[in-house]
Amino acid sequence: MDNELDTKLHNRDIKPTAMRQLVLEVLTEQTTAISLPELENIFHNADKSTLYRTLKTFEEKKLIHSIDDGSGSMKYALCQEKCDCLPQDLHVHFVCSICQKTFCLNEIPVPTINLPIDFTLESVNMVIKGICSNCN
Amino acid sequence: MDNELDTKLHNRDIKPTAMRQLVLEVLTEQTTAISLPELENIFHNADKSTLYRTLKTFEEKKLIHSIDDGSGSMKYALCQEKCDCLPQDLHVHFVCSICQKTFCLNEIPVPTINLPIDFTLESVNMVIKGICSNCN
DNA sequence: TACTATTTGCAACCGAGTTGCACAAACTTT
DNA sequence: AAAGTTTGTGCAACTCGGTTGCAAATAGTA
Ligand SMILES: [Mn+2]
Ligand SMILES: [Mn+2]
Ligand SMILES: [Zn+2]
Ligand SMILES: [Zn+2]
Repeated sequence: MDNELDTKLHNRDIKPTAMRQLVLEVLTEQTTAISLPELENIFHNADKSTLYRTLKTFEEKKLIHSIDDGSGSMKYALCQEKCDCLPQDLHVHFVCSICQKTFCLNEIPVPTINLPIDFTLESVNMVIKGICSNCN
Repeated sequence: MDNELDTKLHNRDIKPTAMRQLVLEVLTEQTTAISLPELENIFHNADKSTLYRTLKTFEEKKLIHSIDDGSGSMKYALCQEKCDCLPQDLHVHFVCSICQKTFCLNEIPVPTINLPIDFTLESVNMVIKGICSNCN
């Protein structure tokens, strides 16, 4: 339907089913990351496992990335166009202890760390907890 | 019993019950962080909720800190003597994608981040995933 | 059209974490 | 010491996010 979304799906090698278009649309509208339970609330008629597998597919194809923000439910947000989720693509996340929203700080790359000898890096999850600009 | 452990408990204002002494002993022996399910395996005769509440107490009193390493179960490790779990006390953690062990990199403080305007910081969880020295 | 691969819906399940409640143990007050 | 109070423990039940097997539906292909 919407060519914007279909192009995004196509670019990431994901077949554009109705469900996927709808989920991608919702993900696109968000300014903060969203969880599977939240998605279930939005699509109260859609099936949990379908939504679950949609997110898994999106993540595998690097259309979205997941953030373990310590809230108990994984959060998901769109990747940048050229993102491959490699260490150099990663950014810092922020979770507000008041409104509970999880922000992608896309402009803040995760800092480089000098690991101890013989430790090799694959990825980094850096989540800052605090109070966001809306709640401050 | 063991005065080392009792002193540690006393310093953190925790009454030294038998259960707590045993759990602290196990925590002290570990070189990597440990989860509640793992603790249940070690104390196969102890009750889950008692262990759970023991960890909660330890964490409240800042005898231990918790690490959400993305494995699905929270990991726990002893705090340094003078640790108050304030931002300046925090260190980086490392989880091995082969042996699944979670390491405290006590010598690596979490990097300082310049947050966007009106965002204020409370704490940071920085977990690096990769391969540890034992598995490399 | 007939066949095959992919996606979806449903139900059941898993495991980590959490809670209410009764009993036990420790600590206080008389 | 006895009685009363606070704290800790054990058990059972439960919540909830996540996950899976399987059959029906849909899409893609020959
Ligand atoms: Mn992000
Ligand atoms: Mn640590
Ligand atoms: Zn907020
Ligand atoms: Zn390892």
